[in-house]
Amino acid sequence: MRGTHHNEGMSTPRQRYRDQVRSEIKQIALVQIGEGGAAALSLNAVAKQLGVTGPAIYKYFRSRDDLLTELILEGFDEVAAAVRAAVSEGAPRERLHALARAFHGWAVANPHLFQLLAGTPSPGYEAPPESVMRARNVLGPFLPVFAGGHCRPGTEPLREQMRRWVEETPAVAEWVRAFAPEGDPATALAGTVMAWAQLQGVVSLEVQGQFAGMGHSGATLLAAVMDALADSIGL
Amino acid sequence: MRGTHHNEGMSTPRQRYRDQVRSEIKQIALVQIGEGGAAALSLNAVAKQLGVTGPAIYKYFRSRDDLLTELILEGFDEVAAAVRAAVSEGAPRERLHALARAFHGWAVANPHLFQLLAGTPSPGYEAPPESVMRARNVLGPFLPVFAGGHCRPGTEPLREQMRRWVEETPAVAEWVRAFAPEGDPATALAGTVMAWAQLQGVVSLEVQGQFAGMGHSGATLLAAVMDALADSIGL
DNA sequence: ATACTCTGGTTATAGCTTCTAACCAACGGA
DNA sequence: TCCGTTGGTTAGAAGCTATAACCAGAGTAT
Repeated sequence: MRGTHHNEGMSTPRQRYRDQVRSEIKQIALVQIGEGGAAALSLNAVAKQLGVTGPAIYKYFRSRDDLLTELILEGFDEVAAAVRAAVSEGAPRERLHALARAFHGWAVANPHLFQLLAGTPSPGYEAPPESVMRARNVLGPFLPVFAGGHCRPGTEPLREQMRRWVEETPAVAEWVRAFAPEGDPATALAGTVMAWAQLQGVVSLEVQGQFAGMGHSGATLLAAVMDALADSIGL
Repeated sequence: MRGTHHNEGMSTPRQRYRDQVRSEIKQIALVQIGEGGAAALSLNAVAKQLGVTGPAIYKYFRSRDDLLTELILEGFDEVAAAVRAAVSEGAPRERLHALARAFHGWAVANPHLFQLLAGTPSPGYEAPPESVMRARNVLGPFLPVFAGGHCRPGTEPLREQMRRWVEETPAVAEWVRAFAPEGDPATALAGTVMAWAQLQGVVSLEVQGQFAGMGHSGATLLAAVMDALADSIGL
C-alpha cells in the first residue's frame, strides 16, 4: 500500500500492457470459439497460442467462465451495434425487415458467437444481470417500429400481458420509453417480443445447419415470418 | 466362433441383461442431464451411481457421444409422440394451436432434454443422419394442417422455395406425402417450416429462463405467433 | 457333467482439462 | 537506488474421457 494507487484509473504502462494482453486473449478465444463452439475453448490452448504457459491466463481472467461472460457482453454490444446501424426511415414494415436482416446477417457471419449469446454455454453457467441490459440494447430498435401499430385480436392477450409487465417493472417502462417515447408501450413490447422469438428461432435453426439442402431459405423464411408479424401488429 | 450366434437376434439371458443395464445407464444419464444440462453428463458419475467403476460404462457405450446420440434419438421419439397425441379434428387453426401447445408443453416439462435436441451439445458433435428422420416425425403432424391453406403474398417466396426443395429432394416429397397426402405440398412445407422456427424460438427463450419476470408469457406468446402464422397461411 | 469362450467387471495409465500454491525475476514508482 | 507489485514460471491436485491388460465367472456346446 505504499507505491500504489496514484493515477487513479489512469493508464500507467502496466495497466496499458495488461489491457493489451487481455484483448489478445479474448481475440484468440474468439477464434477458438469460432472454430469449435464455446465448449472448444481451452485456456491451456489459448495460453500456448499466446506463447505463455497455462496458469498465466489466470493473472488476467479469474476463471474460464469470467472470460466467457466478458466475451458474451462484448458480443451483445456487437450485435446491438449491427442492429442499430440498420435503423432507417420509411414504412414500419420496411424498417422491421431491415432490422431483422441486420440481426440475421450478423448471426450468420458469426455463428458460434451467436450460439454463445443465444444458448447456454457452460454446465452451470449463470447469465450475469448485466447481460439482460445489453440484450435490451439489441432489441431496443425494434420497439419504435411497433409502437404505432394496432394489435390484431390474436395478439391482444400478449399485449395485455405486456401491459401488466411494463406496469409492474419500472426498468422495463424506462427501457421502452428510451427507445420508443411515443406510441403504446404494450403494443411495442408485444411486437418486439414476438420479433425476438422469431429471430431466435429462424437464426438458431440456420446456424445449426438445419436448413442444409433447402436452398438458402434462412433469408426467405425470415422475411416470411417478419411479414406475418407485421400483419399481426397491423403495421 | 464355436459357442456363438445361435439364437440370431433373440433374447438370450446375456442380451437381456445387457439391454437392462444399458437402459439403466440411460436413465441415470437423463437425470444428470435434467439437473445440469448435457455438459454436466459425466460417465464416471454415472458409473459410480450405478455401483460400478468408470471404465465399465464403455462395455455398453462406445463413447460419451454415443450415449448422447442415443438419448437424443429417444428424445425425438418422445416429443414426436407428444405431438402425435395432440392431433385432432376441427378447424385447422385450432389444430395448429393444439399441436403447438403439445410441443411447448413437452419442452417446458423436460427443459434440459429439449436443449439437448435443439442445441449443439458437444464441441464437435455431429448430428447423425438418423436424427433428421426423427425430427421429421416431430414436424410431420403439422403438415396436413397447412396443406389446405393459401399463402398470403408475404409467404409466397417461401412457398416457391419449398416447391423447389420438394421437387429436388425425393425424401422430402415422400415425407410430405406420408403425412399430408392431399393438398399443396409446398404450402404445407412453408407453414410447417414457419411453425418449426416459431416453436424453436419461443421455447428456446422460455427454457433459458428469458421470460422470467414477465408472467408466464411463454404460452401467450406462443398463441400469438401461431395465430399470426395461421393468418399468413390463410387458415 | 465338463470344458471352453465370451463377456462384464476390475486396475493401471495416458493425456487432457481447470485451477491453486509457491516461487522468482524484473519492471516501475518513489 | 531501493523495494513492492506484477507477470511469469513450475509443481501439483482433482477431475474428465478413453484405452490396455487382465481376470473371474456366466453361459454354451460337447
